[in-house]
Order: sequence, then structure tokens, then C-alpha cells
Amino acid sequence: MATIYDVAKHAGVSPKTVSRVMNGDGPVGEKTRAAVEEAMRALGFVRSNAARMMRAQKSGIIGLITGAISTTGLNHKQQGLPDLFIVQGIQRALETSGMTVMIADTAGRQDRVAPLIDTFLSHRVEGLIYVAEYHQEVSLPQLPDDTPLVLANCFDNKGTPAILPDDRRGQYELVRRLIAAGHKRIGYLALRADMVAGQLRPQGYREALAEAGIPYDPALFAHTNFDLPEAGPQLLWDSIDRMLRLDNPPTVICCGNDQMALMVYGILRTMGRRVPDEIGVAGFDNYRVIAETLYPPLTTVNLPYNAMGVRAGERLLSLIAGEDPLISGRSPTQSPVCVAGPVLWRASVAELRPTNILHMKPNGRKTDEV
Amino acid sequence: MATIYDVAKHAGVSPKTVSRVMNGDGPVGEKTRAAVEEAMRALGFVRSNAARMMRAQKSGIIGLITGAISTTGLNHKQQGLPDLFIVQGIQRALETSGMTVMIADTAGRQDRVAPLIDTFLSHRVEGLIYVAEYHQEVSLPQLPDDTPLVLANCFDNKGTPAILPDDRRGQYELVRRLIAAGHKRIGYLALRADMVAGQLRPQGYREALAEAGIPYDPALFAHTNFDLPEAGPQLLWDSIDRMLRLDNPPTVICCGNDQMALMVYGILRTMGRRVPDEIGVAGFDNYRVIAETLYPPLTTVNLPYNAMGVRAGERLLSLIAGEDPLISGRSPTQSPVCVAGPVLWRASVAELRPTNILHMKPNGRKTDEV
DNA sequence: TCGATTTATGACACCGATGTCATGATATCG
DNA sequence: CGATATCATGACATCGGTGTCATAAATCGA
Repeated sequence: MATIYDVAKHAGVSPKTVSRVMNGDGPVGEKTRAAVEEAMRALGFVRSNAARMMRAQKSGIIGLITGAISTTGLNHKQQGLPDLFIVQGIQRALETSGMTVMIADTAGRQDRVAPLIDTFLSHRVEGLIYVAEYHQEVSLPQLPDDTPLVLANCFDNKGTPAILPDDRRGQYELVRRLIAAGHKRIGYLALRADMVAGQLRPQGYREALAEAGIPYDPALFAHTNFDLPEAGPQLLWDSIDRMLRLDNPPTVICCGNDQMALMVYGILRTMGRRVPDEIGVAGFDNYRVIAETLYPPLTTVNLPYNAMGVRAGERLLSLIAGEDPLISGRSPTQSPVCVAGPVLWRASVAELRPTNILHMKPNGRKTDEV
Repeated sequence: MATIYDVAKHAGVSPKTVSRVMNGDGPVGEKTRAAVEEAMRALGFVRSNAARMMRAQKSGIIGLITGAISTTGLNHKQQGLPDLFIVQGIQRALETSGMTVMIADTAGRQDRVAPLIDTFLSHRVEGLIYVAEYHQEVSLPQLPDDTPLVLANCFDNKGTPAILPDDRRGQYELVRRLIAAGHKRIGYLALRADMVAGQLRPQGYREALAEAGIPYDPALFAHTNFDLPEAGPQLLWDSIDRMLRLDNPPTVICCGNDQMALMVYGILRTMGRRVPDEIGVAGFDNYRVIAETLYPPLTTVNLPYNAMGVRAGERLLSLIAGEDPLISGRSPTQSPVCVAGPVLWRASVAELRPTNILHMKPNGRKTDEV
């Protein structure tokens, strides 16, 4: 690979002049510049980042770690991870800053995190972002104080800056919309209670009910471990069966996420119920392969992964620039940023009182969509 | 960040000795080593890759580009991309080699590819892998001859080494398995004909039929653009409806991929058909969120993304080491490597002649699974 | 006990780009 | 016209490891 010296010789100038042409530092004569540019082209010159970074003491690299470091050691087979969208958002936020993003994946192995961080440090990354697969609490090894860190889709107990999805609010908006469509008996099949989303989303559900003056009925609520390898579908079947046998059964069922909704479709139809005529189904996440492909398409809440990524990237940049309010390194209690996504109303839920919608604002929130 | 000089001073030795302790080059006295290691710990020393790589003229970095450079400019909303699994496989293959993987995503924008490659070159990557979202032909800008390139999930017309899924063979094995289960009327809803998988998978289907002496019936075959924003579901409905109205309708329908199968489930059930009692459904890809969550779970072919990634990584390593047979840079016609995956038999297809299976080998192929 | 290895360590140059300072050539102004 | 200011360019040192070579001390065999 050609060096700056090769280019200099080829153009008959000094290396420093070549450097000036590349960086637009000092003034360069017109003819000289042309000669240098021609030489660079002829030699296929690409500047070495190693040398530049060594001199500049700046790497221009952001380290990104994705994968599973759940503090609770659960097995989740979640596939086609949202990570990717957060990562895309991060890249979008960083691409104008001239930073290069270096990504490493732990492939779910805790023990790989520390070595990965070391590798990143050896590349003198200017900042690190850790992206979790799903909203959770994590615990990362200690970093040198001068390397800023941002958590995306997760948080820790040390007050590290974090960007989180607003699960509570999303569910609240969705249920509010269901109520506006005339639904009063609204079932909720929640994710496992030990997952963050299994707590926050039900909170939003209950808030929306309370606001509308609809009493919370425990018979319409269940935590269901639907993705257990074998027993999962049966558990879900039982929960649904119980709700539908009530004297006053639900007219719509909210699912903890889109994947659960997918299974619920199959179960309801195997039971002989028509969606959405006899019973509506709503999901959460806007896992598009599922939500848009389901027949009929699924009403759900968009998890603003891309926007979260953008926020995380911007936050990291401001930390690097030292613009951030946290005075000295880590401040103790930095409240995390919550990003909410809009309700996406599709054909899986019937409008019982269609005229009502006109009195509602479209969907309450503005947010970057995917 | 502490340098090797700081460590040397702290330990009272020369920088070179510190270097020796790190790399185990020359001999180092026991006490000296201890002192150096202590100093490194005390200062939180992490070696600078930039300096090392500058001297060594080796970066130890592999560049990975993911995203969309389809030569045909189609919009595909495929989400939760398989990319990730290929990437994981690549990392698995490379992690023992001490290489660091640097990933960049084009976010679907063609025009970002060239700058990304330049960035990688400026980091003096020792090799590049391009990962496509789905099996397709691509065209990448010319690289310097001394930077090896491997394509994963795609190929070009320049004979660049490529690792591809064996779509034809996978479909062949699946249909063979259906036939063994007693199915004779097998419908096939193919992906768009302009997609590679929309060509190769049907080939496998026809081969399996031919081998079993079952005549190919054009009435049981259709290319369906099911993921068109609006019209898609209707097109699919029509294709299915046409097949089911035949005098001799299919007992099972093969879908071009799992996503299509997901939609087919909904359509069949809306039509009032029970899966799998009245009609079986099979997919392709083993898109696990779909295949395992569908109710009942989907029979499909596992696309061995992880294994493909491993192969791609290994291939690149051998290219870098110069072990590869292609003598001078790119050889003209390097036949691509095809990796096949096993059939995953689940509850979405009924066994019409269950005893028959006993005479079959389990599933013909051994492959790394996810 | 003495030359021949082997072991342990350091001095120094070098990788490639760039910041600093110096120098010579023009251009500008009073 | 002489004194500055500006422009164009180059020499040189530097960033942090590591390869090369030199040197001093320790060990060994006869």
C-alpha cells in the first residue's frame, strides 16, 4: 500500500505538502495541488489511519457491543434481533461526525465482554455503546474514567447514561386507542414478570383503563411464559381459554409482544374464533416481519429502535465533546432517556364504535419511525 | 492512557523489556517480569493498537460490510435480517485467529459502499467480507489486489470467492420428505422469479417430484409477489384459492419462505381450512421467530446462516494466509461454496403414511445448526 | 579456570502522518 | 522603495510499540 512518501516522491514535493493537500491545512499552490492529487490517484493512495491516529492521539472510532449480558441469566431465543435497528440508528447519528463504528458481538457469552472491551480500548475508542437485545438491567465491567459509555435498550445501577424504550407509555397509548374504538373488556397476556417489559407494559395498560374509568379485572390479566420450549403454547391456550369462558369475555386481547400475538392468532383460530370479527388481537414491538405479514396485519406499538439508536449516538457524541452536564466522569444519578413509539393501527382489531375515533388526535406522539 | 514508556519508568526497566513481557518474545527475568506486570496493572495499561500495527504493518482487522447492494434495485422490508447470524458465524471463525472484526452497515444505501470500503482500507484491513441480506447477485467496486474479499449469501460475475446457501438442495430434501410422508399433490408458492431463491428452490421441488415419479403439475405452481405493500395478500389468496378449487387439490403447500408461510396460515384459516388436518404448510429459512412460534410450529428448511458465516470466515483466513489455490489474486472462475441445511419437521404437515418414515434416513444432511 | 554459549537487558531506528518552526518568494502598504 | 504581511513549501521531531543489534552478566563444558 502506497504511503504519503511515495505520493510525495511521485509528485516531486515533500510529504508535508501531501498532508496539506489531504487535510486542507496550510495553503497549497494550484499546480502543486493538481500534481499531488494526480499522484494519489495514480498510486491508489489511501491514508493510514494507524499513523494518523498515533500522531493525533484520536482514533475516531466508536466501539459498539451487542449481545446478551442479562444480569438474570435467562435463555432467550429471540432471533433477528432488534439490535440491528438500534445499531443502524447509532450509525446514522454518527456518520456525519466522521467517526467509524466498530461493532463486536458477544454471541450471548458474558465472558466475552471483558476481552472485547480490552480490544476496543487497545484501539483507543473514543466512546462505547452497549446495546442489549431487550429492555433489561445489565452490569458491565468498570471502564477507564475517560472513556464515555452509553447504554441502549438497557440500564445499570451505576447511573450510566441510558436510552430506553418507553414501554409503559406505548402500552398506555395503545389501550387508550382500543378504548376509543369502543372496547371495554380488554384482556392482557403479559410477558414474564421478571422481564422489564413484563412489568412496564402492564402498568401502561392499567393506567389507560383507570383513566377511562374501566375497572381493572384480574380475570382479564395473566403473565404467560409463552416461549417455553414445549409447554408454552399450552400455557397460552389455557390463559386464553379461561378468559373466553368468562361470562363477560374480552372483545380484544393485548399481547405482551408481537411474537406472542403470532401464537395467539394460531390458537384463537384453532379454537374456531375469527380475528378480528369475533375477537381482536394487539401486539407490541412492531416486529415488522410478523406484524405486517400476519393475516390480517397486526395492530401494535412501534418500538422506536432506530430513534433510540440515534439518541444513543447523539448522547455519546455530546459526552465525547464534553458538552454533557455530568461534570466529572460519571455522575451518580443520571435519569435515563425514554423514547416512545406510536401506535400502529391495523386490521387485527375491529372498530366497535368507528365514529368515535374522529374525536381523537391521530396517535398522540410524534416519533421517528423506522 | 498510559504508554509503554510509563510502564517502563514505573517498573524501572526499558520499554523494550515491557514489550517482551507482553509478547513473550525474548527471555525476561522472573523478578523483572513481575515488576513489569505489576506496573501494567497499577497504571491500567492497554497497548495501543495503532502503534503496534504501524510497526508490524499488519492491522489484525477484518472488515465486514452488511446491507443492501442488490444489483436489481428492489425494495425489501425484510427485517431482523439473517445477516446477524452470518456475522456471528464469521466472528466465531475469526475469534481464534486473533483478528478483530470491524462491521459497517450500509443501511441499504448503495452509495455508502464505496466510502465504507475506503474507511476500511484506511484502517488497513487484512480482508473484507460482504454479507448480503438474501441470496442475490451483487457488484462491488474494485479493490486493491492485495486485499482479499469473500462474499457471503451473494455472488458476483468476477469469480470472487462466495459462500451460498444451497437453496435447491434444501427444497429438494424437504419435498422428498413430504413425499415420504405420503403426500402426492404438493402445491408450491414460489418467491418472485427475479430472486435467486425464487428460481433455485422450485428447481429442487421439481427434482424431488421427478425422482419420485410424480408428474409436475403447473396448476400447483405459482410465483407470488406476496410482500407487495397492498395487493400482496390478495394475490396470495387468489393463488391458494385457485389451487384448492382444483378437482385434485394439494394436500400440502410449500411456501417460498417462512414469512410467506405465516401469511398462508392466516389465509387458509380465514378460508376455514384447518392446518394441518385439512392442509399442510411448509416454509423455508427456519426463520425461528416465525417457524417456532407459529401455531402449530412450521415445518421448514434450516438456512445454515451460522455455518455459512463460519465457512466465509475460514475462507477469508486461508486467503489471507495465502494458502488458497487461487494463484495470483483473483482467479477467473472460482466455483462458489454451497452450504445446505437440514429439513426441520414440525407439526404443520400431517403424516399421511406415518409408517413410511421409518424407511428414511433422518434427514440426509449434517450441518451446524444455529 | 577460561573460552564459549546462553540469558537478560538496553540503545536506537523505524513505521506513516502531521504539528511546529524556518525559509524563501511574492504581494501590499505607507 | 523599504518594511511588513502573506503565501508556498520543506526540514524535523514526534506519537507508541517493536525489530535489530549490542552489551553485560550468568552458566557451562573441558
